[in-house]
Amino acid sequence: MSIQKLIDSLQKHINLNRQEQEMLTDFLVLKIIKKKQFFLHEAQIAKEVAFVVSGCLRSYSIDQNGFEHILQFAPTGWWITDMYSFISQQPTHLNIDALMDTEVYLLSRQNQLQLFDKIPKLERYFRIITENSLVGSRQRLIDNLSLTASQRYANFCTTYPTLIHDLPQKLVAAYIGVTPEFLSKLRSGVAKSKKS
Amino acid sequence: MSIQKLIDSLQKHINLNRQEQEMLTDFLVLKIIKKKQFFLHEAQIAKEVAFVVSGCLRSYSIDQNGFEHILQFAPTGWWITDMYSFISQQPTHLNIDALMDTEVYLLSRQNQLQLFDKIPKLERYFRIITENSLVGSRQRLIDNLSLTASQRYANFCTTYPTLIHDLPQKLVAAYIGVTPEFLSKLRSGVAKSKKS
DNA sequence: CCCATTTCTTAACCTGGGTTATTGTAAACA
DNA sequence: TGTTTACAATAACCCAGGTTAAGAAATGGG
Repeated sequence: MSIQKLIDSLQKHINLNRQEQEMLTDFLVLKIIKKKQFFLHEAQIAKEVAFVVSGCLRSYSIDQNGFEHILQFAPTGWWITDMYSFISQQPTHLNIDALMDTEVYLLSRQNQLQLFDKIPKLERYFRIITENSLVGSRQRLIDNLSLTASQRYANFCTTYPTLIHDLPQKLVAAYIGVTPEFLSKLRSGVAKSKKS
Repeated sequence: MSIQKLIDSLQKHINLNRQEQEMLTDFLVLKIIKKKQFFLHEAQIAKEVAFVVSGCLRSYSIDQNGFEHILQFAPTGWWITDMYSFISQQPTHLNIDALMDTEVYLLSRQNQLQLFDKIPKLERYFRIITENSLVGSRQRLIDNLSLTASQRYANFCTTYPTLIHDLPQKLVAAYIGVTPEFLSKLRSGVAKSKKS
């Protein structure tokens, strides 16, 4: 069953007995998001956080010139939402959509907070997950401030060796923070590599 | 007493009784970090997280060209550490030092984890604090990807109206991600403002 | 299987912000 | 009180990466 993927993720950090697992399951909703459909759209409120069982989601913002900036890819085993909107229940400025048909478990903020009271170990799990996300987000900031585009591209290739193959280049460009044209230039080796 | 600043911060999110407050206090160490002294230095391990009672700390990384990039300012009421090193107990790549004489409470990771078991409400507090940090970090990433230097400077002025006055410009530059020379150009209005 | 749409590449040109250098100014400290 | 050290301003020049445009290649949906 697909719930096993989620249980596996939990067991990496905490131990739930059968009963607790079942209680958790009661608070989740399984949903299919088809390719190009939105899980969350600008100005909506992020009522839920999603755990990806299969497929892949991405979150991105659109700037005032219409350019997309990808914040996160969420392949199998990842959680995704707009944390700002999720915790404040204010309208989001982000979009989250599916890069391919994707199966997710949805957990509403309400249910999450209830679960934290009923099963404190789950609060621990999310505390740990959030700590890890913060580390990732900070590191990405550092990379954007410190590295050249070609270094960021090299990073991406080693960090997401899977994604790099079955992802259109324009999405890679929107993640590392360059135009598709410039990424193309980088890949063709025209741009001097600055000792990568 | 200076511990009151910390208690105030806690009470915004959780309720601790007298006994719990005292237990917490037993796990904290009060320390003074004098101006320009380090709380954390590259290659050390972040054994503790610091709560700033008075003064101001800053965390920054140094890139391969020797440029400093400031990740966070921590004035009164803020927590600061390198989360990566703190949770993994691996050597940090960051530096954290004092911009002025600063008084902090230190909480070691060991003590923190023990407190989480003894007072689950504290795990809740840090879960919330970490969620908020993640929101801030993500927003800063978006700003760096979407905004021009002059827009980021304007943002900084409205977000940290206090800091902007008593902070040398070179530190502001190292935060918004430009050279001090260019920030100077921005401030003198020479650079076209791109309707910001 | 074909046509429409999206994605990728290339190339000429442009610009936001960096680099280097100089000069002025203001704290810190002896 | 002078002097050393750090900070800020300005200016001339430079370059990583963006912009525009146009054709080639891949994709996909009917």
